[in-house]
Amino acid sequence: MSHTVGIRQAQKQKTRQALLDAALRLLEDQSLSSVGLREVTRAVGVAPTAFYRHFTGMADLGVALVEEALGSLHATIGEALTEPADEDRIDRTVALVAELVRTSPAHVRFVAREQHGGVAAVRAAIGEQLRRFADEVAAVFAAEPESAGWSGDDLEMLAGMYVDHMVMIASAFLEAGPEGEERVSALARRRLRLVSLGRRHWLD
Amino acid sequence: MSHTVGIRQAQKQKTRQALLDAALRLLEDQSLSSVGLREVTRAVGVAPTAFYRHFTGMADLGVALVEEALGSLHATIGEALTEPADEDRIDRTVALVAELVRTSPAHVRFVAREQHGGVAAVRAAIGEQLRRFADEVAAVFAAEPESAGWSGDDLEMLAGMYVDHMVMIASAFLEAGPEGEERVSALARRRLRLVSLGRRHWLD
DNA sequence: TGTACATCAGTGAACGCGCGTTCACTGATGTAC
DNA sequence: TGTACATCAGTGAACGCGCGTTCACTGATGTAC
Repeated sequence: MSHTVGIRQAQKQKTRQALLDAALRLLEDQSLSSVGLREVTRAVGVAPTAFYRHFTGMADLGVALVEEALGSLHATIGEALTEPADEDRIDRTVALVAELVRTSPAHVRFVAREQHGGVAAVRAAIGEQLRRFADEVAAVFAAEPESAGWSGDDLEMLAGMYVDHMVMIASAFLEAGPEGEERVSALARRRLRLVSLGRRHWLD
Repeated sequence: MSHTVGIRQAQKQKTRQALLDAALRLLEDQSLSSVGLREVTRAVGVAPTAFYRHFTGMADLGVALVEEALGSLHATIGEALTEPADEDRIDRTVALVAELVRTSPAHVRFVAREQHGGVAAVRAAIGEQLRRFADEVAAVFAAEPESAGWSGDDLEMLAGMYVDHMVMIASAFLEAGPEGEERVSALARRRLRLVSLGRRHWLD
């Protein structure tokens, strides 16, 4: 048999993922600080002590969930913003958020809930990811002709507004549920259009 | 002696307020779902069972805290928006939020944290208060000449943006601490200016 | 290929602890006469 | 004003329970020769 890079390692990875998945499910209607380590291991079907082979505690698992929820999103966002800044881009952006919420509601809920939640390490991890998003959005905006004459500070401000709105919109999609999706989409598009208008006249 | 409206009732009210105050302090670095009833009574110095004379449980206390944090704010907001919609009003609005955070940081933190927190009843209570704020802001906007030709939906959208931004700004003040106050104020003013610009050109 | 030893993911018993809730109670306050 | 009874905010003991963490362990996987 060839060097399979470790049956042991593969099994460990599988258990770790099972813990993350179980925790995420429990987090749908509780906050991180009230989900217990034993609750998670029970849901997976391993002994409580097995938890410590993977995480130092629930806060540590929470930070791993932040990476899982937001880590892979940088590429997606970059793509969405390559289009020129017009009505189509607004529609595509809102549609992208809607799809993200449809695909990974639990991840989105987790981020929305813990962004201001009771676990400092997780708050910090989310804050850092959102700051990275804002930087990336600012970089895209900076390259656009509409941004001629804009200061770096103003671009950051605009990018920050976009990111904050994305989070709020995602959270609104969650609250509204499937039947409210079109209503939230329409509202979100109008909000982005208003910001877009403000951008166009910023230097007037 | 005259009819003092009840020594008993006054004492009960005092204990109830002590429970609310103690809970609010504990909530500065925990979320509601992880603060225990015994923790609160211990902080106040009463027996755990006394808690039930005032609240059915921590969720109930949480709802009372929402009322305490946001209930008295409707008047304040109404006043702030009576000025004409210009640069001064933006400055005054931001200053008002800054002052609120300076005066009642714990209340603000509680609302920011539990707005998407793990306790459904509290989330609902906060959502309802914020919706009321949005309605009030929309009513003020509707009366302004700048809103001529605006649909009710668009006014709601604009009012919603204002309210959501106020919450975000309040949360940013909290994160930034006293030394970051001026930086957050400046950012908040620019954000509101951008929205204001968008409003002015909405019907172009 | 076979053997002997090392590693380490997951086990299971045990611990002390604080939790929410119940219950019958106490004694100060309130009320009726 | 005084007395007798009712109310009810707060008490304190007791309960069963699940928690996080420790520890020595087991046995499959990995490695050296």
